[in-house]
Amino acid sequence: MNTAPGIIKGEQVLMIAGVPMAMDNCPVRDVLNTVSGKWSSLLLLALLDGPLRFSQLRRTVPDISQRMLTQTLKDLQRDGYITRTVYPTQPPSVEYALTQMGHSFLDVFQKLVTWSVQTQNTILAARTDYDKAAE
Amino acid sequence: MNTAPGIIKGEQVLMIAGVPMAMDNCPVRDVLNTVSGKWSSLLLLALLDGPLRFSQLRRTVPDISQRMLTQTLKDLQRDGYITRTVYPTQPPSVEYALTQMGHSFLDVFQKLVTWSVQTQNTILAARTDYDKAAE
DNA sequence: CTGCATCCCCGCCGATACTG
DNA sequence: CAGTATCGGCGGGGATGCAG
Repeated sequence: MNTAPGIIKGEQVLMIAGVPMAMDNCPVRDVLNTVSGKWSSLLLLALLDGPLRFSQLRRTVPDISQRMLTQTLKDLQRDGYITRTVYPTQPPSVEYALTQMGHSFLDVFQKLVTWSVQTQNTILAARTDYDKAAE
Repeated sequence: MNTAPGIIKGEQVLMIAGVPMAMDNCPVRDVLNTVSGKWSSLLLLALLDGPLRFSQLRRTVPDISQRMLTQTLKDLQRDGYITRTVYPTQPPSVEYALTQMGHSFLDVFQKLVTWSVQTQNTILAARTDYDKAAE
């Protein structure tokens, strides 16, 4: 029985507000884990206008380190957000591109971006209010 | 000039695909920082059906520790997602509730939840494919 | 050009004990 | 009931150097 609104306990799954939220097998946690990293969303947005090569991505996101660029791209590829194509040139060139899934993710993600931009001032105000109230 | 699609460099702001993405003053990074924590989204969803008290939240999200419940609620309050109301009963009771901003966030967030649920199988398949290809 | 390997720091988070 | 304080592990991410 429910001791609080929206919860189902005593089963394998933890549901909150109709959403599966158990630590394992929680779709949105899975997405957030890979996408909320420091660089993931930037790289996906950078690919919105078309495929880019490794060095082009480096220039597009200037502050990323080589290490994190490699690793983040690998994570995004592993989960199906992007593809990785090697061209056997000399020296080799590697092209990264959004998959259809990557595009559909950005459709949703950009709604969050828009909300964030519109709400930024509200958040900043709340934050300074809170800090001021705490002296 | 743009050395790659969607970037504007040499200014104070880094824009990618029309979105401000500098490390400082990036709205969506700000939102992701507070919301992508292990417990934030669960607590916000738990409050969707109405205000809850501290102990009720604890029961709704069984695995959360006292420490993280306190801290996460504080972070969410600081940024304006929720309110905290103390009732001078004996012993004291404290009620947490979504703000209007919290509700509007959940409207957007639930789109991401829906996408995640619909895409879960695609992601899992991509992941096993990738791991299998890597032997 | 496109990576991989190593070292290291720091912040998130869990466990536990204590307070008004 | 609703917190606070302290300790410690673990993992994300930066810096640097090496390799195909």
